[in-house]
Amino acid sequence: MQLFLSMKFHIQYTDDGTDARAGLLFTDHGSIETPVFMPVGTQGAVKAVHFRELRDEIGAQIILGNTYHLYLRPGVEILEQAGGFHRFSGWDRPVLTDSGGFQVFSLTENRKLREEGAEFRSHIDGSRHLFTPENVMDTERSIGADIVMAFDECTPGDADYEYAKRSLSLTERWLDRCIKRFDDTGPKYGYEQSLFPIVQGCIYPDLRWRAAENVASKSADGNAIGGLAVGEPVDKMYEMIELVNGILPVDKPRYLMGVGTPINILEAIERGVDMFDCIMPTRNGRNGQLFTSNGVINIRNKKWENDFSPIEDGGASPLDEFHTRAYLHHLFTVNEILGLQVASIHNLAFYIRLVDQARQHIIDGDFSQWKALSIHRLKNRL
RNA sequence: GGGCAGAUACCAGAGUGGCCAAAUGGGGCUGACUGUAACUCAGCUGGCUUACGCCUUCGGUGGUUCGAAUCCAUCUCUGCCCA
Repeated sequence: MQLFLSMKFHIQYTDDGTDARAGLLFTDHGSIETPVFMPVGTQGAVKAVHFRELRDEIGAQIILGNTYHLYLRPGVEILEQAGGFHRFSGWDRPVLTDSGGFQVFSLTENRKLREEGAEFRSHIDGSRHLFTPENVMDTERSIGADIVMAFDECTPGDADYEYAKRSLSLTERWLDRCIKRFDDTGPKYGYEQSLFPIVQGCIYPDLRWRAAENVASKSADGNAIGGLAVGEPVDKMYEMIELVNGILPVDKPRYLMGVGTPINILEAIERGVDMFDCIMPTRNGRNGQLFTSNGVINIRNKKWENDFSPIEDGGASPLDEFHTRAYLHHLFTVNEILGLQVASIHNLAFYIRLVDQARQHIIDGDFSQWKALSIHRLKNRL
């Protein structure tokens, strides 16, 4: 079973000493420079950040949506009436939808897995819903993302071998059903969509190997690595990325799902990953953690109350110079919504610039040196 | 001047003889957060660097009792009501 090709990916530069590369990914909603960080907009919104800021100030090239959440609300019917997610939301750049595979993992108390699919109890009203590879593909067609993810089981990082093996087999059977349904249907809104399969296999090399081989055989427009940063040791994660990327096609974009910390991302870029998403910049931002090139800041800490320096000197966001740390500390102390906005914008801008800098240094040919220096700084706690 | 109610940790507020260093909120301090059920969650919040240990606390003072935040006396202060 193979996918019909639609999306193009050009590798522009490769790093000499490492597997890092800079590329260009083309979609009908515009091209994407890789490596790329994709802000997460689970329910059709990147929490606390307006699309205008996201596009014009932060420079996001593509955002995520989530099939499970959008299926529950607003629901497929509304999305179709609107003419798809882009029109519904007003976000006119590329979109990627996660399939709900992560919810199979995170809503573990509210779901039952079986061959046919995953039965969920809605976290909103407790109602029962069955997600199958087929209906998830249909829903992703209705949402209309440029890139849609296969429906998988995101295996927990501490799963034992037998569980991981069974889980992987299920994901593989589901993948074939996803591909069939995706190929049997077409886009609903006149632009192309690409389906990315996902490599699972937990931290077991032979399973990851097998999974990567299987995924590679599908000749998809791009391939994803899932089931990492879900409780396994970080060294295992890097090991798995290396192993899997050694098998996935070189000339297709590689997407490491849900990762991660700034350091995780640099390590993964070095190992040949092109695409990232993570809720960290937004969620941690809302919880008062700021990422800066010189380490993390907990802006709620008392020590910032009279620090009138900018949020980050030469920071990625225009807000960094506009507001002081003391002011942002104050906003968090008095629980003003603006604090969540400023922190989220700062963190997203930081992430996106970090990945963009990585791209630039790959192009300039000094990625490794820059990476080593950056990681050294990122480890600080301010 | 008289009557009634009250005074508990940073604030509010439980507790009315031992299980009380004292519930619960709030506030404060610190930490966590990785394909978002998250403006959430966890710990600490009298002192002794740690403690199932010791010390000092429940307006002040003095009593009763083996034992008092809790009972008695008295003083101070606060609120409400009557003159």
